[in-house]
Amino acid sequence: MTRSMQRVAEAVAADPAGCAALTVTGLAERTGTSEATVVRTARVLGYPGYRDLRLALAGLAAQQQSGGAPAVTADIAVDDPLAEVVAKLAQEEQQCLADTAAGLDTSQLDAAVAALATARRIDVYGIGASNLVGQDLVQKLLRIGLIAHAPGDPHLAVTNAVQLRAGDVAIAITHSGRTDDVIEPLRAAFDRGATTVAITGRPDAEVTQYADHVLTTSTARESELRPAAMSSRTSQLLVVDCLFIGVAQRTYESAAPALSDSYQALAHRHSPRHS
Amino acid sequence: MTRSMQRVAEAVAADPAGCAALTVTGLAERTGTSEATVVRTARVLGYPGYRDLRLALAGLAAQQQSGGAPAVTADIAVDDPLAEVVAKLAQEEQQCLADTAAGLDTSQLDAAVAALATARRIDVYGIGASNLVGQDLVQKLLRIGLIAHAPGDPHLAVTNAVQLRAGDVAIAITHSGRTDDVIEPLRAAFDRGATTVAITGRPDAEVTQYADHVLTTSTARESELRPAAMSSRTSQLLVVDCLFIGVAQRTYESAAPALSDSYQALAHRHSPRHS
DNA sequence: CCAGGGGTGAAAATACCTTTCATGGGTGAG
DNA sequence: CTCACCCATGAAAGGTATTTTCACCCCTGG
Repeated sequence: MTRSMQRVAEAVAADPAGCAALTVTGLAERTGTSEATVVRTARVLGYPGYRDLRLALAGLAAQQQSGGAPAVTADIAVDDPLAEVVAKLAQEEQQCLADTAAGLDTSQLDAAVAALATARRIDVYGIGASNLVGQDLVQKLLRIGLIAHAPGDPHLAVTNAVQLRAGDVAIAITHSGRTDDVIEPLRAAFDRGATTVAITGRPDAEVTQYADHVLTTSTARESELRPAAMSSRTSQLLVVDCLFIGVAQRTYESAAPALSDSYQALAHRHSPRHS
Repeated sequence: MTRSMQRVAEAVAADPAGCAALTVTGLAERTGTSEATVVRTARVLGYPGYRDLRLALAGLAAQQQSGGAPAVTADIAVDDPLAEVVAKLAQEEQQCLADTAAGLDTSQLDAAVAALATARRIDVYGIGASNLVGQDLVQKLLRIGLIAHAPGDPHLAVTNAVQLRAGDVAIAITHSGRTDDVIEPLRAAFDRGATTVAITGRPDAEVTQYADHVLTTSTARESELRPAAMSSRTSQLLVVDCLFIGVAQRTYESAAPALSDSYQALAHRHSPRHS
């Protein structure tokens, strides 16, 4: 991507609707470049030519006009009425899911799933909100007959980790990628030959040094009232769900009966239907 | 509108997306007419020319693809490739969020928020995956200086519940609305005069008998590989987030400094930035 | 300071869209 | 029944948007 191509790309990103109304020549003028550059940019962006980029742009414009605020949702303010809070939150989380899905490396995911499906034992490390995500994963894995733990205590995590060896899997969940309490156990597992997976919003952070496979969660901007934990949690849960379903697919023969068994086991914990 | 113009108009109406991909010549051929007729049709439809009709068509196509396909996402199959699993999952969870936001009763939410903001003590009851949601809420409420607990053990929950009285709040989270282990503590709290809230997918289920305020989560269809727990969890988390933000708004004076305090407290638990 | 490579835009070439115009079929009056 | 007129229609010309080509020049590294 060269400098002038970036200018074009920026202009397009900044105002898709406006650019959709422009011809090559118009867009070239607006960005202070030439028609050739505009066409080249369209190519780089994955379209056969400007014509198609323009069509895509028109689509995008229509979409976000109908969805309205979606992509550009304003931050949640202190004096927003609750109805607006609900709408904005739902909107932001939806965006977060879309971003995560788009940014997830399927080959990494595939590798992680393969390791999980045949693991002797699975450890999931996470602190705070990330620990809840880990527990969610563990609950699901247990239901399909795998052996998994999500120690909430950092000391327990490390003592667990040193029991792992080749054939086991350790998963670290940390948004920042710099949570020592999570990195330490992952490193211990890594050093002992276990397959390690990192679920983080920062694929370049320290935690990935000890991870065989890195799954990237989306890093949505946070606002004062909406701590980062919210969007990172949403993102992490999606990744975790993907892992689970991937494993369930791979081990379908054993997973399916295990799942229905666990349903039945829970049945009598519910009161009979009233109405 | 002449006969051959009608043919063109019909073709466009029948398959906007397909026609958007066609040039004048292509559309003329497909409809067995001439380019001139296509252009004339575009004029009649209110566009300056075919080019503009085509752009509008692209927009329309994108719009109904985004609004349309979502609702009819196919179930995740055992042999879906991972990339497709990711896409479908993200899609379904997005849909789930949208449904929940649309179905949430703001007045009930507002009442629940009001109760929480002034509560002496808050208890959140949930079992299994719902307990994790409860813990998520508790973690957040603690961060803004409220006193909250999410006992994971049903016995603990009941013994906690009998301590509550007027001015306290109890929240029950159960998708089915029929989980005895959750209903029991809520009932105990209800009987002792605490304000009770139910977060459930079944607003007519037993749990709501003991709830002053009912928050409804969406009940997405589940598939074999995708247990109900997934979508109910997504839905519950959105409701819980809304509660939290609502409370944070109401108690902004005290919530804001409490939030920043908790950030600072965590800062030294992270390793310094490397790169 | 020079040589090489690549980014860049002017201009030619092409594809697409628009307009014009001749044709033919249909319709109503004679 | 026939004729004349009108208008729908498509072929082809004309014009505009897009694509390609190519030479220039800037920037980088030696």
